Amino acid sequence: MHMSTNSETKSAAVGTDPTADRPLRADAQRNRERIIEAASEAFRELGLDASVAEIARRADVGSGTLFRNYPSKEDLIYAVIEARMQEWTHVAERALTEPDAAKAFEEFMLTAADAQYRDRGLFEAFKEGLLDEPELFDCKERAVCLSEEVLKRAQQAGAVRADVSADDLGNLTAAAAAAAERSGGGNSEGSPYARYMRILLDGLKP
Amino acid sequence: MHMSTNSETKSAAVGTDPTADRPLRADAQRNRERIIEAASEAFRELGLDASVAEIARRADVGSGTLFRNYPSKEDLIYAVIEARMQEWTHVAERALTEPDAAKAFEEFMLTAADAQYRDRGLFEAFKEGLLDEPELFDCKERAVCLSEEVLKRAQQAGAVRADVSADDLGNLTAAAAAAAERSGGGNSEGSPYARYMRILLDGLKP
Amino acid sequence: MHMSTNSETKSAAVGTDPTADRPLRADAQRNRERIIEAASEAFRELGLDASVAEIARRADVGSGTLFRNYPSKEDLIYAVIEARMQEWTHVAERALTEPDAAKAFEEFMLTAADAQYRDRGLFEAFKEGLLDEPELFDCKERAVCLSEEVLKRAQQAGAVRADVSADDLGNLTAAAAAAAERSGGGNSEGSPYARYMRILLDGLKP
Amino acid sequence: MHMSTNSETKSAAVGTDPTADRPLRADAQRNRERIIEAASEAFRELGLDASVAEIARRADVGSGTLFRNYPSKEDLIYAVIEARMQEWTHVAERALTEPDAAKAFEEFMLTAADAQYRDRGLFEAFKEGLLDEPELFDCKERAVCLSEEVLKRAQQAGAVRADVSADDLGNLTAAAAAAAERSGGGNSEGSPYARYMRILLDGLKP
DNA sequence: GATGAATGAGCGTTCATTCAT
DNA sequence: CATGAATGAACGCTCATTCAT
Repeated sequence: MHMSTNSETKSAAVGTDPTADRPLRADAQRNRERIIEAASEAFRELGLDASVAEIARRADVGSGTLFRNYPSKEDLIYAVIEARMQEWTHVAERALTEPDAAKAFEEFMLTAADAQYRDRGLFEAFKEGLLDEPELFDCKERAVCLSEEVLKRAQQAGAVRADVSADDLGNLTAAAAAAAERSGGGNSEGSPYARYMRILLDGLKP
Repeated sequence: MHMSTNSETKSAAVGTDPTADRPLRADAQRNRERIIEAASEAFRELGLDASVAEIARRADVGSGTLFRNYPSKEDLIYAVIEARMQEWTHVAERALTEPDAAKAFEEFMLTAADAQYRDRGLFEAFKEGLLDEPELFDCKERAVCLSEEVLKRAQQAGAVRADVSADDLGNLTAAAAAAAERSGGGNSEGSPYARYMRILLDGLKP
Repeated sequence: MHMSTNSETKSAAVGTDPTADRPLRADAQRNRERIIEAASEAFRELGLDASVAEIARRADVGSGTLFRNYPSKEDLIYAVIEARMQEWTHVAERALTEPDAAKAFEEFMLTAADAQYRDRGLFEAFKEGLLDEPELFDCKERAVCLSEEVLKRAQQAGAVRADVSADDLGNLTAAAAAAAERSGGGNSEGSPYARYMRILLDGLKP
Repeated sequence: MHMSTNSETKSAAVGTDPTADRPLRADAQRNRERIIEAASEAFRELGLDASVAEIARRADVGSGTLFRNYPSKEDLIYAVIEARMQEWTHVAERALTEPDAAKAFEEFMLTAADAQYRDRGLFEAFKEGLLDEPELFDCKERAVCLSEEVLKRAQQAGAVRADVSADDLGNLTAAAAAAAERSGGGNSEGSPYARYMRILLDGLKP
């Protein structure tokens, strides 16, 4: 993301063709993204046991390249989680612009769960306690803080029971997403996933 | 499957053994139980990645013995799940003797979730889709049938929303149990686990 | 050594054929020896960089077997050094039975250097400071203590200069052995090795 | 070999360069020196296992540049040895200007050993038999020839035993240096290094 | 020419599975 | 029948070497 912005800036400044097929540029950054994408996908399909070689294959890079970017498998996992956490943060930020506290909360939950529904890696990470690692403290802190605001607004508006915390929200959405995962029915209206989220949201009302 | 074969063997063997070494059979049976117990415990503590050697050590048998009884790690996992499924079946049977349909449902859910809360191996198995393997079809069928009865009674009594199936119950309890697992606070009154089950049960009301 | 003594004892006691080709017995112990032998040889030829796989190949065992016996390469190296140290200890013990202090010293030095001449692994270990690892403290201690006695006797007899310590003896014999190694001329009379030892022993005189 | 090509280039280039980019040549030359220096240092500290990347970092050049100059790690090692050999050659040349043959020999030995004491890479190279590679034949030849002269003068003066060759001198000084290395006590008066050299020089007397 | 990202073979280590005892 | 030593494929990781920029 950083880098693609960079290259656009660069080529725009020079005035040459920004869309041509010059095969590589600062492809290193592109690789980082490809790797995270591939890892995300592999973790979703195979769990955190997905081998580094498999991830490298999916990202279409050598294992050495993967290592250069993420010196250990743990680092790669952290990077994936961090990416998901930032997604979560953005979702919470958007929710805070919605005036109706109850609606904001519901949309926040649905969107956040959606992200997890699409990436079971994160859920396993929850389970393994990986989110409590110091490496992830910062990005988690931000996500939790914003979630807390969304939650508190909804609680003060009487739309959500008082005995849940922002931490719970992560656990619960992750769980609902994981519960639905096996059914594989997408997240359309009548799908297990939609039903489970309905149950969860109803259960969260006072 | 293995298990049922075993019981047949047992009943057939009553008083008919032509060879002198029947005590070994008792030993073998005891070994099978010890292995399942040890595997259950190891999976709970270490996840499905727990090594076969570790399980053999906990069961105090050689790895060869373990292998003789369960020709592959997968077979062992299936056997553990089967044991849990039977527990589930018993819980459902007991619930069917409770006259109050709503109360029966709630107790069924709490007890079933409790079993899963205490055995994360089963939940991982859920996630891996292991329950859909043909080897487990029979034992799952029985558990699901009985759960269905408990559920339908509660739905007819107007205590549970109509758009959930017996399959969902397994997913949801597993998810709630897993969500609570990390918090580690036991299953006492104010624990995350108790809270999550409350949310789930409330969410399941019509 | 232990084990081969054991099996002899055993088969002798039973009275059956001790030389027959019953293919395996308590072969595990035999493997340990084969591994040490192979490692010793590989380290001599290729240095401590000799790969574990190469050692396993030479010992004609799988890498897993090697690992079972020596859980890490370091452990294997330690085991090799320990074996050499014990050799050293025996040499010193024998030297202490020789009444002529000067002759005892010279024979001790020649025999000890010989052992190192045949195993450059030990010398590299010296260089890497491996002998100072706590795992090897005990076996080194014994060897050094006995060497010290041999040395002191010779010094009191006026056969060796006063400004050398037992530690020095290890360094110097190792160095002489290593110096001669490349020439590959064996340790016969006029070989570089014999010459270097002569120079060393002459240099050690007061 | 590389080196000699270099000096030819240098002298030929004086005042004759037809292209404008001569400064690059100076850079390239500077790079070569920096690389050798860095490699020398890295080998001394980390042994021959020092990674090429580490050497490139110390030399402050890209690994590609390093590779361009020394197409393989082996080439780099050869170049370092060659540099040391030239040092040796200079030491021998200086020794030949000293009228007292015995004193010349002793100083030659002490200075040569000093160079090796400060560069364990060279000693490892000795051990690996690298000096016998054909690539190094020329530079070794020169060093050995000059050493031989120093040695012969001393032998004819009756200061050194007759049964040592110039080859032996390299082996022996390398060994003494290596033997002292672990003790780390510098090369001051009473250090192990000084002691070992004393022993060696005494041992070399007839 | 210089750079450093990419490569992939090879390392030490692990573990499900097999089999001699 | 129980045992645990042996196996070897696969893992995460490293590094000499190559090559697009």
